[in-house]
Amino acid sequence: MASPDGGVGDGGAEPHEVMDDLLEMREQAAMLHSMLHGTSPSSCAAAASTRQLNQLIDGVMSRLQSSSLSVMSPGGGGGRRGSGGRKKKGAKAVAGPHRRSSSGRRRSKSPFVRMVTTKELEDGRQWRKYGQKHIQDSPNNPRSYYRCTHRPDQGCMATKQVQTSESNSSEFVISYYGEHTCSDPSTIPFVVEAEAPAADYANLISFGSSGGASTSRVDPLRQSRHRLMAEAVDPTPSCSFANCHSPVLSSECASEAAALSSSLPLSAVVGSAVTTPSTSIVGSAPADYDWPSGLAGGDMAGSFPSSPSSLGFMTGSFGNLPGDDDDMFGFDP
DNA sequence: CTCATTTGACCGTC
DNA sequence: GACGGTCAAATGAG
Repeated sequence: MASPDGGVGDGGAEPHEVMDDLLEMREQAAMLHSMLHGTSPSSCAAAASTRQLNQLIDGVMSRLQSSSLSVMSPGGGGGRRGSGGRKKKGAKAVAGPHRRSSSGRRRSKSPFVRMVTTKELEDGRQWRKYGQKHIQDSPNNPRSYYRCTHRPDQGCMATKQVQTSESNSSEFVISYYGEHTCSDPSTIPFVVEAEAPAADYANLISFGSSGGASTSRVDPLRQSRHRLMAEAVDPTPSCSFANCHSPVLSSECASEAAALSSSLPLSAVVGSAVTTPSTSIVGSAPADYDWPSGLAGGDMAGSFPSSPSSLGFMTGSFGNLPGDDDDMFGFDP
């Protein structure tokens, strides 16, 4: 009754698998701790160490994500529907006006991620509605089906189901399935517009949060170009702690990294690095993961980015960004 | 004209 | 057979 679709498919992991993950995470956290405290702050910039830090953080994050989500998932404790293997049934191949090839359809293979109750339909992502159904459980509240807008072009398989809350008709119960693999321009880091003095902000990257309606939006083309820039700047970061590149901040690197490791999720930690106007890089986790109140399954659910790439970590410098022109890579149509 | 939404049918799973 | 998720033609909005 409470959860629409009590967990689809492979949403839950075996308890011992989760335990293994947690144990491994603990080991990695211990390694992180020893690395951070066993090295002098000035050695933070050592590439080898930072690479290892990166790998450790990635590992911890991915495990945290998979483990916690599988625990959180309503089906995690042992989903009923679709828990077993998929039955193969002969295609019907019924003649009719909308007959389709029998090869195609599969049911919601994306694992259940989370369910939220919110009054805002806007969650910072772009969705396309592809269906609506009246559901047996709540005939008065049809369920709407959305998929990521970037499914055709980027193959993002994230979907969500929206249903009006039975208890409160002004609220929506939104179930998310699958992780976003797309680079949604509305949720990726974008470069601060150059309306500020170029000398001060030319190298400043802000991991902007779309956050919903309150945020002023850049036009899609511009966002897209910014995304391309962001990806081009550092497709494979060699150092997660962006300010390690700043000599001014190098002494703070260890403490900040310690804060980072002790306060996962990562949101807002790196954002405190704005202390140098010339080369610092500032960021925070994408705001679409800062879920509104009413988050089902506890507070932790909304804190984890969908993928390491969406953490908002950036490093490096733009160097000589050409002032008020953001076409540093020449993406002009 | 293009693109997003609506809506009925199809199809997989129980 | 019921149910629910997805497809795709039809429709509407910009």
